[in-house]
Amino acid sequence: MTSATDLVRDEWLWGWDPTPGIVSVYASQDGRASVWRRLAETDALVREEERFRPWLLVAHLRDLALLGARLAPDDAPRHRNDPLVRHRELSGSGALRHFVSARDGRRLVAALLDGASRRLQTPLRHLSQLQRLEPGTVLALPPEEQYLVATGRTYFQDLAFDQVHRLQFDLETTGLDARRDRIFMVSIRYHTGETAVLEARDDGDAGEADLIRTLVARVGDADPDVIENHNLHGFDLPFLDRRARILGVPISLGRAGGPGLRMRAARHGVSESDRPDWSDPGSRQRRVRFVAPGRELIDTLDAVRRYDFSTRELPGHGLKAVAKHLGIARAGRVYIPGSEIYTTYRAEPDRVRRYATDDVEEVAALSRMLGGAAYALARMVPRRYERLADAGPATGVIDPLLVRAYLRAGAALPAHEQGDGTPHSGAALHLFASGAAHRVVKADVASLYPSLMRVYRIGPARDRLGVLLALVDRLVERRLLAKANARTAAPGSAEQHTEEATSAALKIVVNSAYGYMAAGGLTRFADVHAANEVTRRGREVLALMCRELAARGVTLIEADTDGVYFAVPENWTEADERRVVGEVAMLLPRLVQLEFEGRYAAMLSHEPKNYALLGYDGTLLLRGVAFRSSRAEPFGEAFLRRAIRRALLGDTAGVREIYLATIDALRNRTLPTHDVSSLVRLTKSPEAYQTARATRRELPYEALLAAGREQWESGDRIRVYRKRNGEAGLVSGLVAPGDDMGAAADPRDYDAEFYVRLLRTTYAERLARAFGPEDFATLFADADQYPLFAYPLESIHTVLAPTGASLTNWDESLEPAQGG
DNA sequence: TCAATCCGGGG
DNA sequence: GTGTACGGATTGA
Repeated sequence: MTSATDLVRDEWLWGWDPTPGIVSVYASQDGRASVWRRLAETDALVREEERFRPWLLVAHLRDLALLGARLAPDDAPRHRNDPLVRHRELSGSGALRHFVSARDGRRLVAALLDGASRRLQTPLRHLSQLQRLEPGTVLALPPEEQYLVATGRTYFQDLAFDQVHRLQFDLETTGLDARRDRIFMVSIRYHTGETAVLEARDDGDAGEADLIRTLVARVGDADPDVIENHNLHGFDLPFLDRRARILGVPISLGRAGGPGLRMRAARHGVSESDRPDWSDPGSRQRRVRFVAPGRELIDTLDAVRRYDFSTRELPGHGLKAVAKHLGIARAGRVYIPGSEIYTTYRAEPDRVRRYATDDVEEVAALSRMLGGAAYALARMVPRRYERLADAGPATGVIDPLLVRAYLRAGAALPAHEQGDGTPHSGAALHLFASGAAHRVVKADVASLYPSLMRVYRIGPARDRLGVLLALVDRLVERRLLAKANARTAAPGSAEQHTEEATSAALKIVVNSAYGYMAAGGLTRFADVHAANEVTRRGREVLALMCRELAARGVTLIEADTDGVYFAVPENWTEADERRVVGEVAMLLPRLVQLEFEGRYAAMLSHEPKNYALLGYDGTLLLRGVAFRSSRAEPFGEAFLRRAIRRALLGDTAGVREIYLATIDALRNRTLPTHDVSSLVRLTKSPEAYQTARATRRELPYEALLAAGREQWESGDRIRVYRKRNGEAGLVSGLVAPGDDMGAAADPRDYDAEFYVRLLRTTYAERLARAFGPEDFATLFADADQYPLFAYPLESIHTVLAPTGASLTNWDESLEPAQGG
């Protein structure tokens, strides 16, 4: 049965106006809003011009009192002369308790600033000045958000992701510097799936200007709802804007507003142009993103970051790497290193045309796969779709939901408040044992913090309507529904993508509810006490899990926040492992679900958050800074992987064999130079290094100079090594990222003894915890220093040593809860 | 060696 | 008018 309370809570999550198909909103302070809707049945686009009453929340009315009779209560009888400003007092104790509105928001703000200027006896021309002088006394949203909050509308209702018209375009340029380099090609992909390649007819101003004009015309003709690209806001739009300004080409990518690209302040934006900000001289460069009224500008890089935030599986965030990883790269996809694109174009234009087309097609596929998260959020949150695409979950998603809910309830909102100085306490991290463990199990609690908030009803003290907890409850339920829907939807269908994306988006929001409370004075309802109560309960639960697992005969290894690694006795089966996890799960509070996350043949526990896991299928997983570094010499990394595997398999003789073989390979120079080299990124230009060289010499640059290479760019990556004579060596010149050159002319003149020492001191050292000190010394003794009295290697076994961390000296205790 | 700081991406 | 990541690599003391 659906109660009235349930309906209210649904409004908190979804808004209350069912208007379908909104694909873009553009509003201005004068109270006019343009709403573009895509009709699902006919695919037609309609534009509706609306009027709304711009509004503000203020802490007091004294600055508006000067208006006299032109300030009137909302419920005052209407006369022919509408008062300039209407006001309504909101209920409750929040500081922002006066809702004020006017036909024209500019006059509302002007009246407020006029009053404040007189009261403070200082001229104020902008709301931000008042907000700086008196923080927390005014809440002013961008016009579109005022409109969406007031109407209860949201984007994309009853419209599937694939019904939105999306266009992708990608610039190919002669370089990365828009002051100097040019656009020579643009690839476009239309909503229909058709693609086009536009090219400059010559390499002068006229050709480039024409190319820009053609791009703008094509966008206007196709009239998409959404424009997409990878790093659109970080590269393509700023580059396009700059080139158009330099060439004097007026451009507009929107459906409304005048010529030129508009900007908005944005944290993840690019620094505004290099000219000084004359409107506010003392300020540092603000960061901006471009806006095209009537269209949503979506950067797939944002979607990738959001996705990787929860999965943490992407090798990088570049388009090519992500497309490959997600399996959407075309077979035979053309790859050209960025710095070679223009030169390749001069020699093989067709290859670059194909490359640019591959780019837009990958962006379209990527957006379809990952873009649904922001799309799903836009159906709930009263903000523009493009704002939700790059919004942080706390202030970007949760806060607007809270603001809308409070206003809907007619309740006053609290202002941001600094904490009372109570420090924030974090999660528990314990290393119980280090060394080599066998039969290892990982158990963890899914979404621990939101679950604790729900179980113990921990919400911000100032959230007297209980909106945050209600939202978390609703979002968790909605997420479970989305997951179920995704399972039953046709594989690959738009519905499945959308449901999966919804689930992913909701997970992010749910998990950030805790972060919202813990965010100091940065969020409106921040509550460090509530946040600390969540982490305290979390530490309790972790302690309980550890104690109860240990009581069932396992050996604890490491516990971190919401999960624990432990080893089980030799005779246990997987069923036994699952049984103890299940038993302990029953002891935890309702909604706190302990899950069997994985099982491993063995684990090398090195330091907290630094370990190696050997799967039953033979895969070796290395975690933590001690085990992975991009600068690590390939021979050392290879040694480490092989030696850890042998050690975890109990093959001690094999460990020594690998060690000795590696030393031999170094001394006999059977290892290519590449394997002893280190990959470094250059940060100094040739000029900068020449000036710094007098005071301090650096190996990478010396390697370049010694190799006769005088030209390089900051950001280039090279492989360097140490030569026999102590000089710096360079491996096969400049290396593009992710690209290891083959062994062309390999002199193999590296300092073998230096690398033998490195093997012992930095690489073998990572295995020290797995053996007793004497055994370790024996195992990694040099061949000629091998002790005569040495015992057989077969008698050396790996060890797992307790670190001394124990459950009894934990300051928290929790009795097992009843039921599960 | 450790702790602040920067970076991620685009041609 | 923004938005509080995070883990690795680099830089500075």
